Amino acid sequence: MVEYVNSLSIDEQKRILQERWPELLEERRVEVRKDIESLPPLPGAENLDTIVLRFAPNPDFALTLGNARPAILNYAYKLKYEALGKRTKFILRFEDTDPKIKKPMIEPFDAYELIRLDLRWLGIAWDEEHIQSERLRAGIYYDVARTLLERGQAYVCTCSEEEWRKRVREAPPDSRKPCPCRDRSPEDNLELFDKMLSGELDEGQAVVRVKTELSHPDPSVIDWVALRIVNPYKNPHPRLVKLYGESEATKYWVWPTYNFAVAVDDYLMGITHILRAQEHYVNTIKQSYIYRYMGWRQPEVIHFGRLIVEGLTLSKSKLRRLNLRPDDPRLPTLAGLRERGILPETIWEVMLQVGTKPSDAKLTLDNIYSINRRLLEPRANRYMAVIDPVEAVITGVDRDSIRVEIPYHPSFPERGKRELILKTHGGVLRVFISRRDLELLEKNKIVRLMEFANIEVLQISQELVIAKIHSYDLQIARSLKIPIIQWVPRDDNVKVIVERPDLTDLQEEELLKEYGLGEPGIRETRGGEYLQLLRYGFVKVLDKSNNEVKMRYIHS
RNA sequence: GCCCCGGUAGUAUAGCCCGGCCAAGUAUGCGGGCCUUUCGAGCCCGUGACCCGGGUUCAAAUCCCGGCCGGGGCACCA
Repeated sequence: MVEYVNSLSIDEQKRILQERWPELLEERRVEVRKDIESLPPLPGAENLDTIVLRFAPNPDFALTLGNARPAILNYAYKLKYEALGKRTKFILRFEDTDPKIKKPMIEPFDAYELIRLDLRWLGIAWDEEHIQSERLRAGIYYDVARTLLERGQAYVCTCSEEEWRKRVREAPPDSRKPCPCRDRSPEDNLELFDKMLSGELDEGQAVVRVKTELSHPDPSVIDWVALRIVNPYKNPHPRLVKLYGESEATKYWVWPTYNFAVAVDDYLMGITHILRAQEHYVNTIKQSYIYRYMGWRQPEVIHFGRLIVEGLTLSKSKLRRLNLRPDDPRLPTLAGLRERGILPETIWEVMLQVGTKPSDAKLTLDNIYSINRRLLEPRANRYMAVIDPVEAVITGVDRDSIRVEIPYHPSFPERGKRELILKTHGGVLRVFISRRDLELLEKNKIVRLMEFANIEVLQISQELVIAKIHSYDLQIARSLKIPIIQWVPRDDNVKVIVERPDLTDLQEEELLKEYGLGEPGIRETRGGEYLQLLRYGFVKVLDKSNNEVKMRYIHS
């Protein structure tokens, strides 16, 4: 039965579940839907008939847990307004306009593809996809830049970075001297811009600046840079090289900065609402100049706080520097969490719970695990395994062969049972128990071997336990209030290796592993299946070979 | 240093814009009970918060001022 269910795709499983036990799925969906419904309304949404939202990652690495916040929140609002009968659109836009510092990642992993995968895993479906490096080729940013230059709202600045810093950034507000380039005529500016485009000017020799108030209190806002030169021979754009070859990639010398590209694209794509982290606050101010000059209507922007998970680094650049696979189970990337056994629904629940508050949200891994545990528990069948096995010899068994039936999950009797055949030799049965239960045996003297019998401990050492059958009835165990422990037959078991990735210590070269033995039923499990190893924790099955099953520990 | 933004129980949030229905809701955690062949889940009961000070007002979590604390930004990165 389990094998049959597992042989089906997730969608098929869902469909069957839907037909036969709709309440199981319904419950979850209703819960998420309720969370989405209770999201506070977006400002001005009631006056619009179409709500357009976007998620705009830089494809320099796989998505982290931190990126899931804007991705899910923006998408959740799409779903919210869709449910309210509005027309909606959700756009995925790759912001890859920096071939130099935050270079897009194509090798050894294609971050564009990684991100699409992460989003699909989260159940996010986008209506449109755009890539800024492609839009650059289409001349979109250059056109807007020319318009601003023509109107005198932007200018080509040929000052060096140091010059600019001294003149404007470090000067007290009242003695700021505008740079002489500011007064250049539109004709001269356009001519210089063409020189930038053609490669006649090199990196650092010219930038396009947007005119702002010189008195703005934040010096970074003043005449901020909209486009700059990146020498394509020194810093070719990896995506353009891969797709169109060197000769095409080297044509593009001028790249828009984030703020310019975002303002242009948000307008052209008709974005109505932007939910993003508060680190973008100043960017919103910078971008507002473009909207004003171009006479565009500005989208509503909501800034939310940062997501902090105690003990984890969510910074993409830091994670990238570790040189691990993006889906390394120790990484707080979505891919890593997926490998670890964190469910996408868990991520959703966390993000909806955290919401759009402007202050930081500090979570602990335990917070996340408790949600995941709740969602995983009904899906994970239960098996017995003993870590660090110790042999127990049980005497006084009055039968030659014993059949024990164990349900896959007590809450779901329809999943059936598996059986364990125990052979005895002259009234003696040999099993393995977990080393960490020795203490328990010492304290209690009588314990119950789960689903089997109550035993009385006669002798106990680090290597061997000798016990005799006390009784079989569960009711007796109850009335004696003795502990119930898991066990594995000595003559029929499977080797179990459990990887325990530590998310908080990435320095460690080797993954921590635990070794043990599992009941024979574990052989039937499939790679990717979630199990609950009784009194141990939830694990994900990785792969099986011979009589060995590799697993990854998820949480208790 | 300068410029923003915030501060509701252990944690995460609702309420704040538009003051009264808030002796503050929800989730999780914690304590207890029921149920249950692990743990959990479920059900029931309990626990626990408006950063501080002043002001406005008949009335303040909500508006105003000051302080304290926390976060973010200050790139030819995104």
